[in-house]
Amino acid sequence: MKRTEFDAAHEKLAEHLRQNGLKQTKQREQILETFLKSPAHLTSEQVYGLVRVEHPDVGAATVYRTLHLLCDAGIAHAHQFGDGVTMYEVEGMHHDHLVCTVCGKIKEFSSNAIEAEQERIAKELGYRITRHQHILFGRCSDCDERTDA
Amino acid sequence: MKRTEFDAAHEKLAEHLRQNGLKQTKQREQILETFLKSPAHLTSEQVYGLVRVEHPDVGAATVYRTLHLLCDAGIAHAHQFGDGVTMYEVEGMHHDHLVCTVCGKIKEFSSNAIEAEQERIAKELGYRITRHQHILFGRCSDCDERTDA
DNA sequence: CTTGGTGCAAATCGTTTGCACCGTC
DNA sequence: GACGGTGCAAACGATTTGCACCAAG
Repeated sequence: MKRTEFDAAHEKLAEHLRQNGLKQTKQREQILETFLKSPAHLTSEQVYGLVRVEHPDVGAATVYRTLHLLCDAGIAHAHQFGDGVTMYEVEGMHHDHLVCTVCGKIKEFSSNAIEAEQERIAKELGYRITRHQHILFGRCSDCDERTDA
Repeated sequence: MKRTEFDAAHEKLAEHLRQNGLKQTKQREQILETFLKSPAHLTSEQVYGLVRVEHPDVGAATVYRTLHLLCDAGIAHAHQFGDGVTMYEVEGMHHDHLVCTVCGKIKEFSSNAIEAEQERIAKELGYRITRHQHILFGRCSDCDERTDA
């Protein structure tokens, strides 16, 4: 992620805070910073772990609270991959996920055909879609070779 | 659900128990019975609630354990609708879900076009899909009218 | 100096597990 | 009888919350 994108996110956060009468704090900056420079998909706990490396005084509660805040601000996006853990990723262009059930590796995909079909279905059933969750579980090629199945 | 389907499920359970050296107990029969005659989508807690109406002595742990068992036996199917709760439904032909974010109503849909596209994508990315989860969240027509948005 | 933010520890919530007893096989 | 099953209560893990103190506006 390039410098300009870091700045854009910081500005987005500042804007959100301003508009909602919230305060700018060093913890929020630190958590955002750590979040932005980390791998694509992280659990709350992983974010907490990474944050405490550089800022050992930040509490877990603050990380959880800030992650919610980042979602509200449209900077982060939360996912539930079905194992009771919440994962976060930087909000960017929309995509869905393919999860390897063996090694946990996550790939992203997006398909206009699927999006269109979803809309068609929702319309037919009288729903107005606000978001969706589409996850494909399977074995990635590496794990598929490695295992006798 | 017709009588023959009840019987089929009971037989399927008996078969699974037999094949795995497990035992047939009245609790398992009771939970299966309650599960089969209930609405399409239930949380574990709801199943527990319904079971205890007729059989107040059954413990929560047994319900949770039996629900897992029913999944193993291919009678039930578990879903995580993203709010940290597990929902169960009777295993039948495959379909995905549309969830109303206001009233929680759930509708089912299925689309060959989407299934085909999923396969295409997985192949392209080198994954072998074993299952998937596709949930559309939105407002159903009733809730959409009722709310100013 | 007011109001929101923070860290901590305790509380929650859905679910799982350890254990002593009970019912199937 | 042996071994899996059950209920209960305690244990769990991820997340949330109450509270006294701190800091941004």
